[in-house]
Amino acid sequence: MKSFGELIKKAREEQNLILRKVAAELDIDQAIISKYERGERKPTKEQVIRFSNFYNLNQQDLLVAWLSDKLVYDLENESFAEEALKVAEEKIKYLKSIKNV
Amino acid sequence: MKSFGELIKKAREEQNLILRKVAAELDIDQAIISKYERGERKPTKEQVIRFSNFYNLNQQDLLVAWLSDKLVYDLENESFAEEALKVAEEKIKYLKSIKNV
DNA sequence: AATATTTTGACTATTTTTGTCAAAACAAAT
DNA sequence: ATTTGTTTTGACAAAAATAGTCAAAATATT
Repeated sequence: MKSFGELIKKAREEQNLILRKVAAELDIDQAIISKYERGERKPTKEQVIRFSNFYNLNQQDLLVAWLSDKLVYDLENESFAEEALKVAEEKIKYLKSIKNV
Repeated sequence: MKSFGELIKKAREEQNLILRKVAAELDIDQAIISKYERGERKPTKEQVIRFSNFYNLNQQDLLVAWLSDKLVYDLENESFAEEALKVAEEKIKYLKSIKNV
């Protein structure tokens, strides 16, 4: 249950790569990648996919980490965050069900 | 498990109010309120609170409806939406637990 | 048909997010 | 302890997303 940033930082360190290199390869400013790793900024979906390819990480796992980070961010410190998540889950299920009719 | 829009539309109709009136009272353009009711646009948190006060709706219920709508919107049609929701829930729980140390 | 209400859509304004860059901070090595 | 390499910070600009305004079109009511 790691954040997107932790996952890409770990991958980079395991592969002994420096930010400058990764930045050049992915054509993303190294300052921004540093911010992604520390969760200070959130990448686009397209960038997440590029990271998963570059580091050879499972794409869906990385997307789930990224998307759940985004949800958590949306929920901020709302006291009713968990209730909103549950309701969202029901709504999603409902939308799916009417989609497959 | 209604959407924010459905809730405020229902409240307005039950109280026999027309958009123009509500718009004047809340100082929000009636076109926008119409869009809120149909889910075409999403209000700010502050506006949600104003609606709950104006229509005498339970504030937290309305906020949960609004926030869960926002989550659903973020998840769009992702096939892994439900997994992301579950992971987000775990992350929220974790964040809460370290907060209360 | 006339009047009242809601919805649509084009346009502008505002806010939020994203990218760029240089320098500061930090770490490692000589 | 200075030089060299790497990461982080922060100010700024660019771009994108969101929000508000307004008038007219569409719809509903009388």
